[in-house]
Amino acid sequence: MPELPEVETVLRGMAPVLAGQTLQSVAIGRKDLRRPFPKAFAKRLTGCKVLSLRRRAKYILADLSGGQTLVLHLGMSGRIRLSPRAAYVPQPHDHAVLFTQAAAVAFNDPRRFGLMTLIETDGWAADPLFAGLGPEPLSDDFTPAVLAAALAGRKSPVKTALLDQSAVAGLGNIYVCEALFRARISPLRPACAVRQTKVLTAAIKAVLTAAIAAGGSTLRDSRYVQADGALGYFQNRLNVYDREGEPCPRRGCHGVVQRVKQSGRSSFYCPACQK
DNA sequence: CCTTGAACCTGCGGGC
DNA sequence: TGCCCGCAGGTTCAAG
Repeated sequence: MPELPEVETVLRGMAPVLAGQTLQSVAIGRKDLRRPFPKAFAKRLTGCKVLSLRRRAKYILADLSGGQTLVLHLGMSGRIRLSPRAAYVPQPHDHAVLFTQAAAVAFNDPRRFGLMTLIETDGWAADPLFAGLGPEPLSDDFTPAVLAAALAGRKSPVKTALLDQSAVAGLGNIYVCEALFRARISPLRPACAVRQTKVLTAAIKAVLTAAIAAGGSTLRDSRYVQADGALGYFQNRLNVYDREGEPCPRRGCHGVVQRVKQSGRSSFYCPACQK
């Protein structure tokens, strides 16, 4: 689930449950995810107050009292399951559970490509996890000129370049495909040959904004907030992703959505209208 | 530097 | 029905 819009949705689900609360206990179910949990992880978290939560790229950061920041990455299959504390029932692949006075926040990740760690709040941006990241696509830092500079001199396909988090942070396989469709640019085109950076920048922002709005709508709808990182209702609005063989949804285009492999990942696009 | 491919894991759906 | 294969929303590391 987790590209930028899903991570943002999870963040918005978690924030009201955790912000301002003290971590009364923490249960760790194994010694590692993608990398080992920090030494004495549960102990270092217990008793800390969660000051605020924020997102950078696909990472969720929870700033804690005591000058530390809890960093969370959902990997491919990570989810956050919220429940009233007393109603928490352990599930397979619950690797870490944070308990506040009222709530349980469970990190569940079957494939274990996710990540949980602690860093110093001061200078967090210089941490190796964040140092190499490109601009936030929804911020004013992400402009056509910035995108042009990131694509310049890159011979690899634009699809691959956009997946590289150092160009723009937060895009994944789904939303790169969708943004390129919206911009009418073929994923196969060499990055350095893309001239429509203005259109592409706008497409990226529009796709992400719409997806966040759709994720948010599932939150608004539910009495019980499920910060599960599911695609929410936006999956119904995907134009090309996972739609191989279907007619191109663009009005007036009679193309058929194709799937191709690019550096090991599936790309979906319409050869008729994406040049 | 840039680029590609493999690796890390589990679960699911399709085809036989 | 059951088994095997390929595939999955991400990142990182090695090697060319």
